[in-house]
Amino acid sequence: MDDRLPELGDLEHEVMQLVWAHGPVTAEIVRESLSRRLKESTVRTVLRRLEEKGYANHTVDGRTYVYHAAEERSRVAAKAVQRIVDWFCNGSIEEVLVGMVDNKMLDQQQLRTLADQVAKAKKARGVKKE
Amino acid sequence: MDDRLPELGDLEHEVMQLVWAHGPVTAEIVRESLSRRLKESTVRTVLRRLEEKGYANHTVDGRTYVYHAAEERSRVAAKAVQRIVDWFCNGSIEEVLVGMVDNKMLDQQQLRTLADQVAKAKKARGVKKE
DNA sequence: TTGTAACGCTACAGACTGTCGCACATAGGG
DNA sequence: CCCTATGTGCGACAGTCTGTAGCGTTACAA
Repeated sequence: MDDRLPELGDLEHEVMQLVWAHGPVTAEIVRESLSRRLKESTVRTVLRRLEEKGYANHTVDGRTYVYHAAEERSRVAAKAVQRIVDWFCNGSIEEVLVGMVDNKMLDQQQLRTLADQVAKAKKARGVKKE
Repeated sequence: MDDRLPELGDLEHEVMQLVWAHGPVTAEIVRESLSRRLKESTVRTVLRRLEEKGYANHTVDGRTYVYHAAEERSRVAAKAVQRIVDWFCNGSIEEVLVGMVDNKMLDQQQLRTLADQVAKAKKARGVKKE
């Protein structure tokens, strides 16, 4: 549940972004969508490593592998943030957020709006989700 | 101002935690405070790399180097979070925070309390800081 | 001047990442 | 039933980062 996802390299990250944005993909689709021109085997290696690292799964369609994101992007991001928090601030999310406000990455209004938004979303999806 | 601090390895991180918690330190102090028993040269190498990476500075006292944190811990944490945000969510902090709420790392009340707290702190230190 | 305590420099092995070449399997066409 | 094309995994190799340390250098004290 709280498995530590290993970090991603630049290319790995780029590929995951594709998977998240585009939905289930094949090695060929990834290859075509990437900025750089890479060999098929390169793409496949990355996809395989992504799966080993727990970021993706694959299903088989005929003889083609279709890769799916194993976890939602926001969930992965949240875990990454959690790691930062644990690492730097003994788990105090507040300290980090205060730091973000100090750094003007986030202002109080944003925070408040966010809180409302979250509360609303929670109520909307309600108990069904949990 | 928004320089990208390179990532830290485990030992490097441990040393930085020490610097942040303990205040200015010498290689010897770090060595004594660490869990593992390392050679002086190892500690010095780490300290030097920390400085190269922009996490620390040093001043000279007699012939001894005294290392200081170059940036506050919360600031570094905030930058790290910012990086995560940029990487995963196109800069949408909201998306990440919502993810954290979904993951129960943070609840609405915490968010709201935080917003108040931040507003108060801001007012307290007021315009003086900025 | 010689020993001691700091320091930086260089090195080296192990892990991780980007990038492939290649051998293997299998679905269809002849 | 065999051959080719396509899709797959595996192994490899170089470059980089990190932990760990040996060694040569320099400055101050006796």
